[in-house]
Amino acid sequence: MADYNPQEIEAKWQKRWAEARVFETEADSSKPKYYVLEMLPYPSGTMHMGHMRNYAIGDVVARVKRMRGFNVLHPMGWDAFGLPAENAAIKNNTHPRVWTNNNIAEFQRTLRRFGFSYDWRREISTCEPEYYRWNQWFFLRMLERGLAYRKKSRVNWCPKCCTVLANEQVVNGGYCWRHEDTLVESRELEQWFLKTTAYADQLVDDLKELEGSWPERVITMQRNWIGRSEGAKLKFVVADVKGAPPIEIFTTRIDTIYGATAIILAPAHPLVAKLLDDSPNRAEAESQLAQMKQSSVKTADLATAEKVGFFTGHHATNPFSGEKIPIWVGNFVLMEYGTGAIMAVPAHDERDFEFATKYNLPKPAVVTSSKPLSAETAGQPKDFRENAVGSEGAPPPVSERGSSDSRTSFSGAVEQPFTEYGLSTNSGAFSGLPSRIAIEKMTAFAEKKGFGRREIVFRLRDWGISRQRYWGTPIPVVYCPDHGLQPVPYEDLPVLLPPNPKLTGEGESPLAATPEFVKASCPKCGGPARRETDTMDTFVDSSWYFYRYCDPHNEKAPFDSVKVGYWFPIDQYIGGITHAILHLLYSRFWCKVMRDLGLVGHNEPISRLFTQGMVQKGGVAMSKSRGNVVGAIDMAEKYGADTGRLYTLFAAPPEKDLEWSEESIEGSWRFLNRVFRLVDKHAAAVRDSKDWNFDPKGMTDKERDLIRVTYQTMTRVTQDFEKRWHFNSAIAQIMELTNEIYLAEPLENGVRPEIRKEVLQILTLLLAPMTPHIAEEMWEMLGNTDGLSNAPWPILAGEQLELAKDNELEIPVQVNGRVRTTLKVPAGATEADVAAKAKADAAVARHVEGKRIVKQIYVPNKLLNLVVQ
RNA sequence: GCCCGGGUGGCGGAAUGGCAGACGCUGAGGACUUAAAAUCCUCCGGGGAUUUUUCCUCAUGUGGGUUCGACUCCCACCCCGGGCACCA
Repeated sequence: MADYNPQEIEAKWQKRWAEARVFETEADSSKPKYYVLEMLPYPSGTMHMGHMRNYAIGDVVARVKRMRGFNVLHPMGWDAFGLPAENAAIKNNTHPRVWTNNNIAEFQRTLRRFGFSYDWRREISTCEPEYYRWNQWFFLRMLERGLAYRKKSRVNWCPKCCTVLANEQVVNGGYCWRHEDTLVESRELEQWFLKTTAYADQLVDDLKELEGSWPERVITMQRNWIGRSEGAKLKFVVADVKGAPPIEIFTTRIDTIYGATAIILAPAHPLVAKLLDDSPNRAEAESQLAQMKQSSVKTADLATAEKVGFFTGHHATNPFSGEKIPIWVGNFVLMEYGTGAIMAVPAHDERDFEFATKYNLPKPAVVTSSKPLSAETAGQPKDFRENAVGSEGAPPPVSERGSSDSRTSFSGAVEQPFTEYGLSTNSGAFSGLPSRIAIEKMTAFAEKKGFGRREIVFRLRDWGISRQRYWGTPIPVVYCPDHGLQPVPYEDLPVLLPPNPKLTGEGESPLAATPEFVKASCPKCGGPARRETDTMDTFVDSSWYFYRYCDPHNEKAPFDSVKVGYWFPIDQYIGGITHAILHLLYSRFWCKVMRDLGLVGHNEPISRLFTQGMVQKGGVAMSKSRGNVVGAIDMAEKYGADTGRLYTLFAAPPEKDLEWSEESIEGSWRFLNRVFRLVDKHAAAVRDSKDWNFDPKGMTDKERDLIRVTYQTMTRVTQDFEKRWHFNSAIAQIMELTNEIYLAEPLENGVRPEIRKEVLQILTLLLAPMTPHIAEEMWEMLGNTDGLSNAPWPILAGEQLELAKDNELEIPVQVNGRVRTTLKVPAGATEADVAAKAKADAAVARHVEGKRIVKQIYVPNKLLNLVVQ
């Protein structure tokens, strides 16, 4: 009799796995491949159970697939560049590399302690020159293709990070993603960008390939983020300023143009200054503008902020109606989106409505609901067509608005903006057309007349990758006084980080303050040149790391395309919802760039994505800053890795948040002890037994019952693993099987050793993906000498299929949908058999008595329902 | 405001049209023990009737609907969580 000793067992098997190299893998075209990956961790301090859950889920998948005969790639590495390392280094007066490597060592020790089945030979660390040189290599390739460029622009600056942030890193309407209490400032800086917008269309369109295998909300979030909107750009001529260029506006609702009562410019619009030069109330307007520009820095409550604006004193001409409408400046118009100018249609846009109400602009209605006979439209004629003209029609006359148009109920003002599609009205020759058709015809008209064109506008902007910090990939370019910007030649890569930077966390970038780094020579003339001192956003590192796993030690290229061709795309990616936009969008972009460089042959890098829930304690996510973490190593020391793994899988389905409970984990610990005792008790008797031959002859009832429940459990557990990822209910089934075996004790009475062996082996195999150490140990105790990790997953075949079937069924009998009794009937009983037996049953008879059976519903082997009146 | 999730015992959760509450935690009782721990067994949604057995009834956020039958499908609403939010 041995006690379950997880510390001993777990160390023993981890050593054996490493010695036998069971998780090391190579491309092998004779086997189906399976690439399962958990998102690469940022190694920060100690690992807690929130991290652990992610890896536990991935490891179950990897182990199940391995047992099912797949060639499994399951690697791990480190997202090792980043600000926390630099900040910690400043604080402790050490080097970021020291802090980072200590953390990596700690994380690695923890992951090894949990026995995850990684191929550790493939481990990568993004802060190593062997890795980041390929960031630089990709950058140069993008530079050649015009996908990397430099421009001066307004950027998001986090005063705490002392660096710029990408748009994606600005959260909660204007705060830093790393410092949620810090407002992001707006600064004008010269920055490096990657042209994500060049792939905007593909990034939206290819989301279709992911439908059904990525979580719907991730797809929606990406689609919203890219924000493609189809509309038209139109030119409005400034009527009363000589030499002023026309104002270009973007609209998705060209059909509402007859209702435009103002042009509104963004405060930062280049034309504003010119218009004000010539403005009667120039001084006042300029002070308002200054105020507006200042307050627009605070983007925090932008959506709720009041709309303010002022009249420039000038007018523009509506190209459709010929009407002169005032040009305003408004704080709610964004320079970054569209053209930085809009036409305001108060009757059909909520924002314009609000603005017009405040400043008393007219709100003529030009679209009416097409829904028949609503209260508003009841009085309207049904056929608007008589007023409509084809696209060949002449430019429409200026519409006569107001009470003169007795054919509609609109009298020039609306109570509420009507923003839906409907029928055009008061729109000259386009009146009466459904909105969709009006949009088409009016766009065509504008194109024909040359004052507008069809246009697609994206919310997505280019990815700003410049960071003014040390601990990242240097951008490989130099600036020569004579030859300007020069890429570092490929053969000179990597551009190494200087080993001993001065890190202060203040002022300019640390690299700029390191003269030996800045000093360079021009690749063209050899003369003195200045090296670029920005480093890359760390999301560059994580955009392609999963390719490097396929070929981690390649010194000639980021990877061998043949190897990537074998492993890609990733079959299953697992990580938190927090990366729904940033990491996953950049990765998709990177993949498309690599495809166009001829490096990979697929459109999308990740076939299936799973976003697991968080581990919480006290109702909030575990995090160091909240101080509510349960350390993974502590867990392993107290209960062992298997108990920790089992509990995180059992306590909640993987997609849901999990509330950590110290009490509940005891249950998982008890269960493993219970299973271990069972195997231990029978090991001696079973170890040398021959395998069972599945011969049903001569089986005792006890044997049959035990085998039946075992096989049924096996089938259900397999389904939970493969089809539904319901690990919690898989574990529940295994617990139930264990309980059944206990109730059949003592097994020595009436259960032959070979049948006991069959039952206990299946129990062990079912547990193996989740609690691999104890399973290996029990597998060995049961007399197996080959390891469990590549043992075939148990599947019912031949005689076993018969043995799994119930020979007696319990059929609930309902009367009018309420269960009145359950009947035991032999398997294969017909409807007539069941009905006859039911009607003879006293409990049923009580409810049927005196009534007429009007209907009888029988679901074979499931249920009988008698409908009575 | 818009778009996703979700709402089931004291708790985590199970059941995706067919016996609601599997499995686990907590709690109660029993067995073993000198005793304790560990272990093993039994019970554990509410109300009522009957009294060691069993039966009835209510109950899956609320109100309707579809169906022989609804936690599950449809409609409306309430609450909780998350995402997006002047994107023209």
